[in-house]
Amino acid sequence: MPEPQREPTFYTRVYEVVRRVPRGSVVTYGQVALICGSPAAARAVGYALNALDGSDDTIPWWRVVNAQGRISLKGRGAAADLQRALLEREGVAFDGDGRIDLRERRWWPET
DNA sequence: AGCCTGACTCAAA
DNA sequence: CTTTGAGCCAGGC
Repeated sequence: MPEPQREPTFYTRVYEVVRRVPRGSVVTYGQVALICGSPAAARAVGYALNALDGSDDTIPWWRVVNAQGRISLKGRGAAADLQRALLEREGVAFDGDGRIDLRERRWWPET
C-alpha cells in the first residue's frame, strides 16, 4: 500500500502549535515557523492563520503577534481591534505604542 | 509549469 | 527612527 498519508502539511503543523499556546501568553510568527521546521517561513504562518477565517474556533490565532510584539493586522482594521481586545481580556498588557512585552509574555513549547 | 501575493523577519544603509 | 531587499511557504490564476 502506498503512503496513506504524508507528513502533516505546513498548515496543520502551524495549527497544532498555535493550539498549544496557553491563555495569557503569545508567540511570534517567526517562532511558530521555527517550531514547524522552517525558521524563515513566518509569512506562511500568517497565511495559514488567515486561511482559518474563523472556521476553526479551537485555534487561538489572536495569540500570534509579530517579532516586535505588535499586532500585524494593522491593515485589516476590525480584526486588529478584536485581537487586541481578546489578548487584553486574557491579561496581556499593551504599552503606549501598542506593543506587548515579549520578554514576559513569550511562550515556548517544551522541546 | 510559472508568476504574484501575503496576518513575517532580519540585516543593512 | 525609516526604508529596502531577500528568503521562506502555500494558494490562486
